[in-house]
Amino acid sequence: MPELPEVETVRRGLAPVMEGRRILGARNNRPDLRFPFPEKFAERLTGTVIDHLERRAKYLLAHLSSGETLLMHLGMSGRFTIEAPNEAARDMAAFVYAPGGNPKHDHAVFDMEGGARVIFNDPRRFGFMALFATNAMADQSFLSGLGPEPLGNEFSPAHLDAALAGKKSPIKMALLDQRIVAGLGNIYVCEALWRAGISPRRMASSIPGKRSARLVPHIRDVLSEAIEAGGTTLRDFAATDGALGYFQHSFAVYGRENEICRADASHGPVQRIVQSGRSTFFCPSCQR
DNA sequence: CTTGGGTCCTGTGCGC
DNA sequence: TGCGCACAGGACCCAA
Repeated sequence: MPELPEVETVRRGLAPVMEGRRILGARNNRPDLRFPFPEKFAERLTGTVIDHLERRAKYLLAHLSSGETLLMHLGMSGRFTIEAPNEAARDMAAFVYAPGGNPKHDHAVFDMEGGARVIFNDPRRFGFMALFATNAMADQSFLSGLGPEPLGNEFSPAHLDAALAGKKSPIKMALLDQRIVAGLGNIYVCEALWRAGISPRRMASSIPGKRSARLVPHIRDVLSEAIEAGGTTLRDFAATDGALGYFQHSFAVYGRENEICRADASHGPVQRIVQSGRSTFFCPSCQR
């Protein structure tokens, strides 16, 4: 699920039941996800207060009163669900993703002060968690190499120009590189390139200048709109209580192979190609 | 140094 | 209905 807008949607959903609240109990139900769970996971989390729940790129960062920070990544299939014991907690949970994953993939559980139970479910186990001293956050390899937040001030055409200079890889791959800009994934790269009228195959070094001036605002827009829509939900179905994101209905190209271009029905259909083993969708007429 | 491919893992949907 | 294969929102690791 998770690119920046989905992770941000999850953060907003979790914040009301986690932020400012004590973790009354925590446990992991298996020793590892993509990486082993942190040593003494339960002991280090139980009893501490989540002072602040932050998002950086596709990471969630829970800053704890213990002086540690819990870093969480959803991988490809990770999701959080909230089990709420009462009406008030259910209301707070209204934003959260896709309840009802197979319980055998419930890998971590947090029982929160206030009564909510937060469950991390991840069938593919590409997700992971890490726990480290907050004041050593800058040393974390997960975070230290990340490029700027695409919705922050640091992400500008000038930044993109510098980051893409001399890059021989296709712009599609460069935008997926979290060191260049942090938070884009396969969907939003495809959508942003379509909006900007740039071919995903174009060499990254040909973007600086007018094209990056066009691309930057489109990246911001598509991400902002997706956050506004509650992110994208694919293949995940749940009670239609408004909890699921609906940005997928706004896709211009992603998953639309052979369908007509939304910009101009007279264009050839949307094409799917494979770049570095991943699907790219684009309109060859719009995108040059 | 950059770049591309393989890899981790389970689930789903499709064609036969 | 069953079976096998392709594919899935990420990103690390390593060879070239």
